[in-house]
Amino acid sequence: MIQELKNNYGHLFENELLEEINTVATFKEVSEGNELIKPGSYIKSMPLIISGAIKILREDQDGDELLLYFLERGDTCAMTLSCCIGHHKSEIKAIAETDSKLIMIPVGKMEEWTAKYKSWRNFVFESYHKRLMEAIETIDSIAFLKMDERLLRYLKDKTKVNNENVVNNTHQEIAYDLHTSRVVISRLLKKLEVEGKIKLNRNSIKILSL
Amino acid sequence: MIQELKNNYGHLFENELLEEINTVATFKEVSEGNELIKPGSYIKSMPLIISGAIKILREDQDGDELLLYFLERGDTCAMTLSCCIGHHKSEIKAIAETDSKLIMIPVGKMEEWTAKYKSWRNFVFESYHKRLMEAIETIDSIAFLKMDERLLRYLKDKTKVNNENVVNNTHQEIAYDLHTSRVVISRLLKKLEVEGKIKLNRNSIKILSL
DNA sequence: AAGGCTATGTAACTAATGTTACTGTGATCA
DNA sequence: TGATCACAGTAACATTAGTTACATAGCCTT
Repeated sequence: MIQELKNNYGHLFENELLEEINTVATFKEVSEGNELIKPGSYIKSMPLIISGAIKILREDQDGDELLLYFLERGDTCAMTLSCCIGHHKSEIKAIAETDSKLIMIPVGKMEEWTAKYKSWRNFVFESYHKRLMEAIETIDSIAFLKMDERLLRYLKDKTKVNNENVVNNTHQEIAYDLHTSRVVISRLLKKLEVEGKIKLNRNSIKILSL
Repeated sequence: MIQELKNNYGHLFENELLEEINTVATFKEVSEGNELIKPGSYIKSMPLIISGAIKILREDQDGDELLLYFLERGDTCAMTLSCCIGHHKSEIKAIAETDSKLIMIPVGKMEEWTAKYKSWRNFVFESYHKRLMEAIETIDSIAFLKMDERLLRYLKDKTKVNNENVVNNTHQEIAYDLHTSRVVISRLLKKLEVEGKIKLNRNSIKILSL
């Protein structure tokens, strides 16, 4: 594990901290579609993402969903951070977007490291900053954009996160992420196809130019 | 200033830290409507709110606005925190909602205190958590609620923040905060009046029951 | 190859929100 | 006191998004 750690977090953390992480953390692999965090659950360890991508969703009381953002290599989950520290329940849902490798750090160590390592503090603060900014970008996109623009942005994010120019999702799945209906998504995707920006297939969307 | 500090933050910080704050911080009073933070500006000090309320807005490139949340007594601005620490530009706009009293802490001290005082670390983390949750509540309300429900929630927030059951705003001002048009707000407010929940007057709205 | 299942396409309609344009009304001030 | 101005009321219409309903197409299983 230490090698994975050094490759992905070596530029952030000093050796001493890397060693400590190596001692107490556990390695975890998850497959696409696995639910990592349920809303309302308590969280006992914090993930550092080594590879893959994690989708973070908000769910309302009716079970309606909305995609908040993706976590990628080098990221951690700010919600988990604050849940751990403040002993709050999780307010979000996390699902593996692709097969992913994670390093899980037990809650107890975090407080200790925050006092001890400047690099850890910076990492934690930077993570919070990034998540807050992502949340605000999500707000921007819901508040200021129309559904067709949101869909475009969604497709762009997907290709970036999955690192390929094909989005392997059904229209229904996209509709859940954007909190709208399947018919609306089909309609808008068809429009994008007519404009020559994408090519529609069953269960997948090929991105031509966005 | 030390007395104000003790009254409002005494339960959070140990005496030594309160003394330090007292030494380096400056006291600031702002009047309703004052702009505290412009989007795109750099920030050199962090506010602790003693009294009053600060309105935090997001602005898009066209100058369209959206209310994110209010800061009140005991709060600090998480955006400012992360701007200070990460030396990012401000991504938000802050306006005094009411006449307010603030204690301004120079950026330099924050990093130092984070290493030195557990209570300060907890305060900073808790602030981040609260802001992230507020951002997510804003997302909930834009994504899952219709305009009439958002308006109701807005009126409730206003009465809470201003601590009175009259909202002293024009329909246009409310429309800006919710990022919609004046006509839409007038329409919905009229509906609420017909339902007996509010009483409309020029420049003010009396809340009867929400 | 037939049947069944899931995904997609599309029309027709409803609902919500946004826009334009005009009217009325209360406050202020020369 | 009457001219002006900002605010609010409202009708009529446009646009966007959500809903219902049904047709068709691709894929898998037997």
